[in-house]
Amino acid sequence: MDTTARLLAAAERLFDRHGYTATGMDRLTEAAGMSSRTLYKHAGGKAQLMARVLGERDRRFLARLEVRRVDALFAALGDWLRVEGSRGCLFLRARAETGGDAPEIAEAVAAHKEAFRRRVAEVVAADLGREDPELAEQILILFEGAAHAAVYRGPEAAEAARAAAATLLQGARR
Amino acid sequence: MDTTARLLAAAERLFDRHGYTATGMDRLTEAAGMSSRTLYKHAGGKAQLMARVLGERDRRFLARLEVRRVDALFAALGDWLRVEGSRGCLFLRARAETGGDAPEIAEAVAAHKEAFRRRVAEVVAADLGREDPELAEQILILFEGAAHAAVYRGPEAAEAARAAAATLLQGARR
DNA sequence: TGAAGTGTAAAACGAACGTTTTACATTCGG
DNA sequence: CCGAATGTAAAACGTTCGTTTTACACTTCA
Repeated sequence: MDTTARLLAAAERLFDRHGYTATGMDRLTEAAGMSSRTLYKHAGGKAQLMARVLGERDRRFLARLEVRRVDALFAALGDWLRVEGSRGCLFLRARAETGGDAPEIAEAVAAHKEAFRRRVAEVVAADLGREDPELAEQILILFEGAAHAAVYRGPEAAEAARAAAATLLQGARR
Repeated sequence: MDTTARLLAAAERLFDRHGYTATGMDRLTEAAGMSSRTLYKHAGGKAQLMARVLGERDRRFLARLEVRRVDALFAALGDWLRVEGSRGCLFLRARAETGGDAPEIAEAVAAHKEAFRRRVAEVVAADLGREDPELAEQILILFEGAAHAAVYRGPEAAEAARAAAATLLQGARR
């Protein structure tokens, strides 16, 4: 595992579990097992590091959503929640913690959410056999809701959302 | 407007707009127009202050959800989002930022989410004419999803969720 | 009249913040 | 074999953190 990968993995873990602002650079260097000099050479700074973490997470998350059915979308969410834990969307949290300052973070969040929206619309279109922007928006809301309700209702929220999505899809089918 | 109300209003505004950790006590004293001595006498400390902010917000938010129909639930959410802005649920954000430390905050969040869940279940039961825990869970997820999707999709997310909820309710009705 | 209560302004506490720097190893291709 | 490149360890930069303290002014009411 090379330096950059070690750094990004440690940073994602700490930012996700303890928050962006609350995580100091010294904890980061310790967790990543490197000096602060190396860290700054690789990452540039704290906000840039967070932006790269979000970029990696975007790749990893969207890779799981390469499916053809709405059902599979929520199955993938359930898997993710069970593997990664439920602390709410890291992108929205990063945006909220930095309040719109830190442009690199705001951009990473916007890019991810747009890619996510597009993916959901694609899956809905594939499953339904035609485009349906209204339904896609509803499915997106169910997905986002399950991800956040899971924080206090557990990962089973993904299954409840899957059932709701099936009902909506059924209603749209004729 | 007395000292405590001024303090709580300023604290809610700053915590919501810039985050809990990123908001320093000096900004708080300045925004509330009081000395730090007075602030600490009234609030006890930063975490206690956040807990009291959340308590007030819980009251204010749930008061808006005193309705009899699921439709009205999402109308109320739309109003809230348009008035207060969309930065994601302050309770979940506070929980995530403190990562489970700060017991007073964790308790305030848990209490709010349980009260919220109960309220949704009540409204669903009143609208449907009978209890339906599965449907209530789906409506809760739609609500939570609209609140968070609104951050990047705008307050219209509440209307999309309302339409989805109507479909689910219709499906449960016979 | 005087003590208690409530407020302000400002300095100070040690600790932690993000970042840079200094000084010194180690690897490795030309 | 020499000079980049890449790493470490550790101190230091000035700033800000949450909190406490000191010293003083004003009201309220027994």
